[in-house]
Amino acid sequence: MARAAASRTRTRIQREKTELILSAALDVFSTYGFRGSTIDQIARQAGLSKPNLLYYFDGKEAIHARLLERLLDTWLEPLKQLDPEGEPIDEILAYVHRKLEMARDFPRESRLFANEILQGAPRIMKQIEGPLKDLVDEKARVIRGWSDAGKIAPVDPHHLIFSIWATTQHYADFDIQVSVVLGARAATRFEDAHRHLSDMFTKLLRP
Amino acid sequence: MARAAASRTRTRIQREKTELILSAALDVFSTYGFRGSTIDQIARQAGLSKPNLLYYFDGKEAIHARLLERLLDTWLEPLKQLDPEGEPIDEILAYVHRKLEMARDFPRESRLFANEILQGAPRIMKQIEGPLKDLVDEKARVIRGWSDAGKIAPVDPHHLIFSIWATTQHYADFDIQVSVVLGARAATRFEDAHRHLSDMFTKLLRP
Amino acid sequence: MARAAASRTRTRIQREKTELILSAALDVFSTYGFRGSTIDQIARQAGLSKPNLLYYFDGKEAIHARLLERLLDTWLEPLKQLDPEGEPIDEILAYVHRKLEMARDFPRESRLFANEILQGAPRIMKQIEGPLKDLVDEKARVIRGWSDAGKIAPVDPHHLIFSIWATTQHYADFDIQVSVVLGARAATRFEDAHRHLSDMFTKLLRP
Amino acid sequence: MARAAASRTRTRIQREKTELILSAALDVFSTYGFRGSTIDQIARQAGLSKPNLLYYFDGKEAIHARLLERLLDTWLEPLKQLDPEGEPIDEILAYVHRKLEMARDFPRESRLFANEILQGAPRIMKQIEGPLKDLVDEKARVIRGWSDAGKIAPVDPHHLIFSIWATTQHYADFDIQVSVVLGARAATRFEDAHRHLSDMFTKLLRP
DNA sequence: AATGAATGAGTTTTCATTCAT
DNA sequence: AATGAATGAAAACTCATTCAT
Repeated sequence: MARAAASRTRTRIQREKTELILSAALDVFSTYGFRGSTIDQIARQAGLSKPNLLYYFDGKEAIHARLLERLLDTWLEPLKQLDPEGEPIDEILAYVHRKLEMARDFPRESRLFANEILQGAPRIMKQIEGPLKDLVDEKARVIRGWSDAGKIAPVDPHHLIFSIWATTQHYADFDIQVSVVLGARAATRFEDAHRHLSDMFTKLLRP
Repeated sequence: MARAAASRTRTRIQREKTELILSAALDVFSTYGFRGSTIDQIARQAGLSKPNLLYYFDGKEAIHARLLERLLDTWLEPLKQLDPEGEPIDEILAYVHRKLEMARDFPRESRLFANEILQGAPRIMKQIEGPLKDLVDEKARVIRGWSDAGKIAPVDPHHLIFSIWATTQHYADFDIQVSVVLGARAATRFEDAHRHLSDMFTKLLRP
Repeated sequence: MARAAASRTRTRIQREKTELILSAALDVFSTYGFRGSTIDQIARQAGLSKPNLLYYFDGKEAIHARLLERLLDTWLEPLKQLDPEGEPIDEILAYVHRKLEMARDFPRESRLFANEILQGAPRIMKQIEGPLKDLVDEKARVIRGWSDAGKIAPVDPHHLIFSIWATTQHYADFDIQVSVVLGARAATRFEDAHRHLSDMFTKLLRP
Repeated sequence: MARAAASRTRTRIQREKTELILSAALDVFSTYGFRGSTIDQIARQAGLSKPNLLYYFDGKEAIHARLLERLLDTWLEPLKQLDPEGEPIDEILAYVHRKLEMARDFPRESRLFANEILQGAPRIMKQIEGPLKDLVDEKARVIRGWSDAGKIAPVDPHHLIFSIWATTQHYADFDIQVSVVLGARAATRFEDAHRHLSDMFTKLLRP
């Protein structure tokens, strides 16, 4: 099964079409979930015929797998940047800021991830147990260090991280509800959210 | 086609079967989403034949609709209880507590709701725009009142509510991820979460 | 996946439809081979809709597997009847006779088997290595015993069996060619074949 | 569309590629049958791209047709050599020998032919009805002549020929079964078969 | 000559729903 | 009420063939 996508040398067209498909697939999967999405939808969204799409990918699973694979790097990047040598509260607030920016700029990725976790992470469990847990544990130790040193208030590092994830991702994952509830004020929701979350995590962490 | 569900008089058996089906459907829909679930799965889970199940409900959509319909009441109940006459910080912490209990005791309902919102709320939009928004706006005014009166620190009431929703529901919706990340500590996750969230919202709101 | 075919209690309709499908499948598979046959063809031949056919069987593979499973018993029966206590030459000639009758009465089964073996026996190898080989070895020992005792002429028992298989099955598997070549004489081909083969194996075995 | 195959002048490269493709196609068709084989398989086996393969042949049917066309000459050659002027029993035994050598040296061709006949000879019927039948009838008359002249025992010439075909081709067409059944003795199967068949046809024909 | 890209027509299978009893 | 049987519509995927270069 030598698919174009698997060959060593990639032509310009292959790279472009691959990206086109992945973007269309991200649209569709993030909205309807894996089983709720059809190859037809993705092909239509990408402006390709179904067989042509399958010329570039081995199947629905393969497209989804590729998206998740790419996702995790992007997803963990903001936490990776948390600098153990930096000023603790600034570092954590900056992390909140980066996560909120991701919710604003990459809502499809956020929803793709949320969909996968909601359904029990059938296709991403290994990465949760491996890279994700490892990174969280590492950064939790950094936060605990700060806390033990009295640089921030005592806090459970893991639950702090969950709160940051939850509050920021909420603006992507539950966007439709947020928009409806905020009504007219929805236009400024990210600035308002940023102010609110900065306030909340500052007060939580101030020693 | 006189469906049992539509007839005025319901026998005990009818009520029991209806509940059985709804519980089975909740299991399945909350795990796989609407389109990812099949009537076969639900029937098997309920221990009924497919045609028998469809004797009680008009179809897949109808079962899902009924679940969502019921859900909203349960879902809004904790917020409804927020008492304008109560002690502000206590009231809000008690609300956080109730929401966290719901995440612990009704995770399927939480995931059903999350699934629906994630997919753009196609089947629940009206209730979001109506009852839910109305209730939130009402309680936001209460909170603003407290804030204006100096009883709690200045805070954006809507974003406060979003934060409460996000942080508490996270323990139901992202349970699989929380469990993996916490590893051995997962057994006490709700107590730890409660302590953490109480601390966080207390500090946020203390005038 | 509780298929009707798998349930304990079989209704009359289930038994009838199952047989109907297997007969249609035998027609089609024996003519076009496994990969050359389509479920559409089988369904049409059986006078059923495709989904209805799949209500009784789990898929194309399952139908084919069931046919092969049944086939082997029928297939080995004539050899099983070879009686070690009988009169040697009579026994072998009677075996030739039974095999030739099978070629005449069950040509579809013969062709199904031939198709499978021709393609390397991918779905029946285990039965070849097990029951078939065991039976052949057992009967080969019987024939060798006769030969050693001088009751029949010296002969390689395995190759004798191959010759019997080949010459008799030929009238089923290569029927189209036999018919064309014999032209007008084709009507009596089984009687003629019987006379010819009886003569041949008698002369071969007479001590 | 001037296909290379159609042009008058063939370069060395063209001839080589054509042979390469036909050999690959023989591998694949003889194993999986016509409908069970794909152009992809053939192209991969030949180490060519699919469109390149189709540059040399007009399509799947065309490749198969060419193989069958060539096959018949090879196939009938051993019988053609049966010399009416030769010593009858020697001639027939030599024919058996040539057929058995073909089964040993050209098993793919044998299986390609068997596949085609099994499926009702849809693509080779004309050659069966024409050249093949003609040759068989001609040689049958020769054999009948020998028989009438008392040079060999009375025998039905057509059924004799079928027996020779069946027993020799069996070692190619049912090779997988023969190998399994013979087990350790499989190494010498062609010598053993030759001894057995020589014995059998000698005894049959000796006046 | 050769190949990357593209596609229409299948082919297997699934699924919500309906029918008949 | 309940179920075995049936089906049309769709979904995933395959494949021979063609297009463009």
